[in-house]
Order: sequence, then C-alpha cells, then structure tokens
Amino acid sequence: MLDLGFVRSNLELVEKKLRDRNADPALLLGDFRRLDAERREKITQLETLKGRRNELSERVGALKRQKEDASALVEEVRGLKETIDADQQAADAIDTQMRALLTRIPNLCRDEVPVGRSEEQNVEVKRWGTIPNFDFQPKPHWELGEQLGILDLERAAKISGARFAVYWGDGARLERALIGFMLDRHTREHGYTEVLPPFMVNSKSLFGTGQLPKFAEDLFHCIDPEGFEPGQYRDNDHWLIPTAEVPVTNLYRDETLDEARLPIALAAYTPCFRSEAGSYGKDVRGIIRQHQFQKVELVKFTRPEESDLEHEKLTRDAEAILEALDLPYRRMLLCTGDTGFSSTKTYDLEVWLPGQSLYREISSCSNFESFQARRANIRYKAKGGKSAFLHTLNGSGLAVGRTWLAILENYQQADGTIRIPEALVPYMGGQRTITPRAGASL
RNA sequence: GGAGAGGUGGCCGAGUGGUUGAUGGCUCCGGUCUUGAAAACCGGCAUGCCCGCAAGGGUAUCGGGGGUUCGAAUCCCUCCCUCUCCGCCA
Repeated sequence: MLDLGFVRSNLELVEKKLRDRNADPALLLGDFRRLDAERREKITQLETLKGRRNELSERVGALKRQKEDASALVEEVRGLKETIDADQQAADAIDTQMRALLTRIPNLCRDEVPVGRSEEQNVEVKRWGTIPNFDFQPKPHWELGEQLGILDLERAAKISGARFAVYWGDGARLERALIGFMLDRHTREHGYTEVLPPFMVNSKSLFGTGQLPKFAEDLFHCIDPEGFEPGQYRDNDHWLIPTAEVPVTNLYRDETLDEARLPIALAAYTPCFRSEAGSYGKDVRGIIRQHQFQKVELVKFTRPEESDLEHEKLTRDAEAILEALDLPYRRMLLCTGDTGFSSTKTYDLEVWLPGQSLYREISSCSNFESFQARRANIRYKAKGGKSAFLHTLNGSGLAVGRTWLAILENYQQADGTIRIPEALVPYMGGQRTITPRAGASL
C-alpha cells in the first residue's frame, strides 16, 4: 500500500509509474483529487461537531457535579446526535472508498527497472554455468520420472486431481534431500534463521503481504462459517498459503522491531498451494505448474537504507543453491509490466531445462520496500528515535519441485538413470544414482 | 465440544459512567550531580487521521465490531484470542 500523503503530493509521479506498469491511472486512481478533498472536508466537518459535543458533555458533567440543572445543555447535545451520526456515516463511507483505492494500487517500480509490457522486455542480467551437451536426445522430466517409477501423475490425478504429483522411492527422497540441503545452506552459510510456520493463514495475513483482496481467486480457502468479503479481513478464517512469504512476513505484523535486531533473515520450508485459476492449458505436462509444490523461502526485514543491498545478497543466496547443484541458470531483471503487484524490483532466476530446451523460472527475489510493511503495520524503531515502516524482501531459495525436475533433466544419462549432484549425495545417504525403482511397474 | 477466568500504553499493573490517553512502577531518552559510572533528583517518552507554513489545536484508539447514554476503559450484545478444568484426539 502506498502512503496517502505520498500519493497526494506525488500524484503525477504515481500516474507515470502506473502507466509504466501498463496500469490505467484513471481506472486505479479515479478522481483522486476530488475524493481526497471530499474526504478531508467530511472528516473536518465531523470532527468539529464531535469537538462541540465533547465540550458540551464536559460542561454537563461539571454542572451535575455541582448539582445544578443541565437539562438545557443535554437537550442541545442530543440535537447534535443526528447530525453527527449522519456525518459519521458519510465520513466512514468516503474513508472506506479511499482505503479501497489505496489498497488496489500496485507498488511503484524503482527507476532502474526497465519499462516494458510483458516478460519479453525482461532483461537478462547474468548467465551462469555450462549448458550440458548430450550425445543423445535429452528427455523431459515427466518421461524420465515415469520411466524410473519415481513420479506418478496418474495416481495423483486419481486421489487428488490434475496438477498434483505423487513421488515414490528415490523421487520422494530426492525432494526431501533438496529441502534439507537448501535449509542447511541458508542457515549454516548464509545466516538465515529457520522457521516452520503454519501452512494456513487468516485473511489479515493475506492482506498484509498483498495477496488479498486482489488475488483471492489464486488461493485455496477453507470453508469457514463466514465467507470472504473484500475489505473485511479476519483473524479467524483459513486459507492455504500460496507461499511461505505470507506466514513468515506476517510474523511481525503489528509489531515494532528494535532497529538493533535488523536485518532479520528467515528461511522457511513449506508446501505452497495455488489454485492456478486462469492457467488452464498452460504447463499441463509434468510438474512445472502444480496446485501444491514445496518451496524453501527466504524472507528479510531490513532498514530502508539497506534493503537494496540485502536484495542483492538474498538473490545471491538463492543463486548459490543453483551453483552448488551445478545447474545452469540466468538472472532476469523483470520489467515494469512483469513485476508483481507488491514489488518495487524483482529478479527471477531461471534454470536451464535441457529436456525442453528452455530456461524456466525457479526463483523470484523481490524488494517490497515499505509496501507490505505499511499494509501489515510492521515498524522498526531506533533507540530514542521515531518508529517507521521497515522494508521487507523475499525470494525462493529455491522452488523445490522445479529444482527436482531440473536435476532430472540436467543429470539424466543415456540409459535413463539420473546422476545425483555431488553436493546432494550426503543427503541421499551416499547414493549417487537414481535407477528404476525395483518392482516399479507402478 | 462443555464449564470457568482473563485481555488496559514497550513491559508490569491500577482503574465499574464525568477534565482518564488513561494513577503508579519498570525500561528507554535528555538533564542535574560525579573525574567517570552507578545511585539520587528533575524532565520527557503511543499511534492513525484532520486543520495549520509552523507553533500548536482537534478527533479517534484501553482485544475487534455493534449498542445504551448528554458523556463509556468502565454498562449491554456479539465475535476473537489467552489461561485453567473436563471431554475428544494426532
């Protein structure tokens, strides 16, 4: 959420930045100036009346204490009541309008973010690793996984539906090995503290990180007694998390952190649940796009002046995992049109998938600056200083399911077996190869 | 799920209708004192919004929402959360 005062005094800039994002300022901002003026006028009017009421009530109290007659004053205040009630309603209504307007405005991209309409305009910042050369036709992971008997999409469809996966044997172990490997790297070498949050959150949390109200249809939400009403955020309803970003960032919702504690760096493994509404027909083969996938997420809370540096470091921490696994990747700086709603600047890491001959997103690292902190009311305060909103950042470190399939495709051998990346061998109990599962006629 | 107790400012903790945004203590900040520190003493210390160039003023907030009243932290309704006991259960 942008600050109302900021929008008021930087309206032209906000409009320009929205156009950069392919958003329509007229649609998002409406007649902002008029709404803002009207809101302030209504509030001033209401508060003047309330001041009058408070003043008179105080005098009533004074008279009554002296056992004098106050009925004339009581009558006068009673007369104010109707006007105040009406003004209150009007002020509430217009304030709600303003809040709704502000909560639907996306964050503004930083100036160094390239202006562009779609992912076509994303800029490749760097490329790492050597694309493997195969003396045979490399296969996509869905063929490899099925032949090895470690990936079972058919039974997943039976027990849960499309876009789910069952992992068997070494497939399941590889997923678990990746989770352990990533968490160990981040906690032991990159300075993150591990957290294991709930996999369900309430709507207040989803508002805090920006998924609600705009992206409700992308989420799974549980059947609670009361449904979801945009604009009303409760602390007792339940939604499956689409990413650990939500529970972890909201850990500090409505808190003021001591500046000395910053930056705070947290790493969390969770499954992630996404409805994938609107992606029908997209990525239907394999496990690229699933309703449930596992992810290790990195989240940081920083002072405003250091968020930029921490963003670079966090992105490097994610890259370090790809490098440790020797998976070729490239780093993309997303253009304005492809940058997420809450982000000011996002790097995507894309891993090379030889089975499909393309780079595919495996991590997304964003700096939200104070956008989420303002929505979630997360502040920091220096000793003796004033409290202010801190900056939040996060990135995948990495998407486990996509790392799993990247390993299958990059480490496949002519006979269809999979070599285990060196760094992962200890996590696989010393095992160096994935061979067809014994008795795996599925 | 049943019964009971409770939710007050960074923390502890007073406060059952009238200058209570809220006594007091602690923490923290500034100052006096001191060679320095501690102690002691003095002062300061919530947030949002509105008016204002500013100084400052107003308004709202005592878990959330609603109600009663001229006036609510205090009374009523409702929801949420925490704790204790019982039941059920991984």
